[in-house]
Amino acid sequence: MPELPEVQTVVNDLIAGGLIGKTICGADVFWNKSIGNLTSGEFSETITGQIIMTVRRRAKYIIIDFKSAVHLLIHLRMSGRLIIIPTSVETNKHEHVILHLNDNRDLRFHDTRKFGRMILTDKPDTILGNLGPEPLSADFTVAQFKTILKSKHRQLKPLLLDQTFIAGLGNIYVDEALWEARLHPQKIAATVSPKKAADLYNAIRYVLQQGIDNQGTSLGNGQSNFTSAENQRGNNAGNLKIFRKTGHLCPRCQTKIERIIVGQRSSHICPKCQKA
DNA sequence: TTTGGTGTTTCGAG
DNA sequence: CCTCGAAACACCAA
Repeated sequence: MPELPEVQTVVNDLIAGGLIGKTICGADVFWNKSIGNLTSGEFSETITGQIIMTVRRRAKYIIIDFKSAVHLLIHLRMSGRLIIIPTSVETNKHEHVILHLNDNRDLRFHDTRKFGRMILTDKPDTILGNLGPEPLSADFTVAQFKTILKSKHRQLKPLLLDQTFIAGLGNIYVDEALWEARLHPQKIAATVSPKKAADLYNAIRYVLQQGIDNQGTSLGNGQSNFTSAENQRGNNAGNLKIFRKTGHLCPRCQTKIERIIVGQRSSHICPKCQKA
């Protein structure tokens, strides 16, 4: 669920919530798989006493850098949430890891589907090193995008979802970007013209930035729905043109939107704007 | 009540 | 190198 804009929103909230400079004064682990290969004892022992220096995002990872050589990498996967909340508030059954801060508040990892991970490591590059470029960074250029696109004989949809090709995109923003650029999800990357490659580059940056500007996309009301660290829903759902709009009319040409499966993922297209 | 689908990633087989 | 299917897990809508 959380893609680049949602993860960035969480990071922004954590910083606004005053996490920088706080000390972790204890940890409780209620679901061991949430912390990777460490035991709860190792995790608690290592993280207790750590002072938070920076909070940042890389791809869909939230990274908490401590003043020591230790880093906490957090991946929310499908349903993870991070919330800052007073320690006095009763815990919820979906809160699998709780970090106690030195101001009577907790940073709690809430994850209904338990796919998310908090990885404590002094070698973050073993996880972050294989990720593709950040689509919104200044050094990710349209020329670079054209070059890497040309080298891939893969369908656009699974390629754009591949975090080693480009970082941060998920099902929602890929569908939106492909619609913006009028490209079919099954088109082979290497066959995209330079002009259309530039359109796709601009579309990716546009939909992601719009998502960030609106604090992310929240759909529906379920347990897995996105909420920020301030427990707020995102405001970007109203900007979606195609995602989960099956049967609605394309805002550009009024053709009925269709849902197809590409690379085992549901994809939403306008059959007129996005020719195979 | 049961089934199928869900916004992510990783793994192994072919 | 690429593609596919399955698995990790809980919930929700039909």
